[in-house]
Amino acid sequence: MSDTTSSELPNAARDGRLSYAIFQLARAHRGHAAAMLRALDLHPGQELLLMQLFDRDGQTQSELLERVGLDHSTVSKSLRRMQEAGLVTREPAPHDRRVMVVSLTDTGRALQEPIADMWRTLEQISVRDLTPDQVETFTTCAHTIEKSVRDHSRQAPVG
Amino acid sequence: MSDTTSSELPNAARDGRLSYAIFQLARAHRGHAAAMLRALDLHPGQELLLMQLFDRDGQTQSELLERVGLDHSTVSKSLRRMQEAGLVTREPAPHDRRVMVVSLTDTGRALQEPIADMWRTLEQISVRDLTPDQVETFTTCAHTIEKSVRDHSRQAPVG
DNA sequence: ACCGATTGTGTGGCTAGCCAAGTAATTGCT
DNA sequence: AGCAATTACTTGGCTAGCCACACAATCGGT
Repeated sequence: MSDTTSSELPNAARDGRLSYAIFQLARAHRGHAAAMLRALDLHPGQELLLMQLFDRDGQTQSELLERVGLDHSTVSKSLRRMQEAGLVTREPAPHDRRVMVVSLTDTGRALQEPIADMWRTLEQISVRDLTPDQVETFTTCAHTIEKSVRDHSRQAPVG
Repeated sequence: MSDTTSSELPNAARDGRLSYAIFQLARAHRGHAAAMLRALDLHPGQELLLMQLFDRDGQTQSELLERVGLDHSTVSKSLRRMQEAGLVTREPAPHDRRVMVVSLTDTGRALQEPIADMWRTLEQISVRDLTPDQVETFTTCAHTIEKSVRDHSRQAPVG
C-alpha cells in the first residue's frame, strides 16, 4: 500500500506525458538531493552558489546570479544567510562600492568534496537502472528540451 | 548578451552530468509552466491539486496529498488559499468530523480545459526538437530514474 | 466504558523563489 | 561639471515546500 504514490497520470496531463514525467522526476530528484544537503547543513540552492565559487572564488553577486540563473533578490538573501552561517564573506569591491565580492571561508571551501560526493551519489542512484546508452541519450535530450523551453520563453514570454 | 545563461557545468557536478541536467531542465521547465499558470491566476502546485479534483471531485485532503505527494501542511495551506480564491470548497465530512472534503467550485472546474491546454502547450514546446523515438525513450527513462530515486529514498533515508 | 494510540488537519517557523519597489553608486550624455 | 540613466544590490511581500509541534476526533484494546 502507498509506495509514496507517484505515477497515476492525471487526465488533464494526458497530452503532456513527457512534461509531467519531468515534473515528477524533478520532485523526487530534488527531494533526495535536499535530504543529502541537509546532512551537510545546507539548504537546496546554496550548493549551486558554492559550486560556482569553488570554480572561481571572489565573484561578484551579479556574476553569480547570472551563472546560477536565479533572481537577484533570491541570491542576495541566500548569500546573506550563507554569510551568517559562516560559509562565505561579502565585501564591497574597492573600485566600485556597489559591487559585493563574495568569497569562500574555510568552512565553505571544506564543503567542496562533500558536495562533489553528493552529486556522485545522486548520479549513481539515478543511473542505477539505465544502460550507458540510455544515460547518454537522456542527458542529451534533457539539454535539448531545456534549450527549447528557454528559447521559447525568450521569444514568447507567456505562451 | 546573456542568453539567460544555463549550461556551464560546474566542476563539482562533473561526475553528475545526468543529475545536473535534470536540475537545470526542471528549473527551465518549471519556470515556463509558472509563467503560463500565472496567466490563469494560479500558483505553481495548485494546478496539480485541481487536476486531481478534475479526475475525482470531493476527495479528502488526505487522499489529495497522497496523490500529489506533498507534505500535508503544504496541501492544507494551499487549499485554504485556493478556497479564498474561490476555486474549491472545504467542508467537514459528516461521518468523520476530522476529515475535510474538498470540492471544485464552478470557477475551479472552469480551469479544466485551460490547464489541459497548458500541458499540451508545454509538451509541444518540450518535444519541439526531439524525434518521437527520443520522446519515448526520454519519458521511459524519466520514470525509471524517478523509481530508482524513490526506492533509494525509502531504503536509505539519507545517503 | 475508559484511556492510550492512531489518524486527519491546522499552525508556526524556516528557506527558496518570484515580482515590484527602493536605494546607492557609477556611467554617460549634454 | 552636472544631472539623468544605468547598474548593483537590498527590502518587502507573496506562495511553495519542508519539519516539528499541537489538537481534535476516531479507533482499539482491556
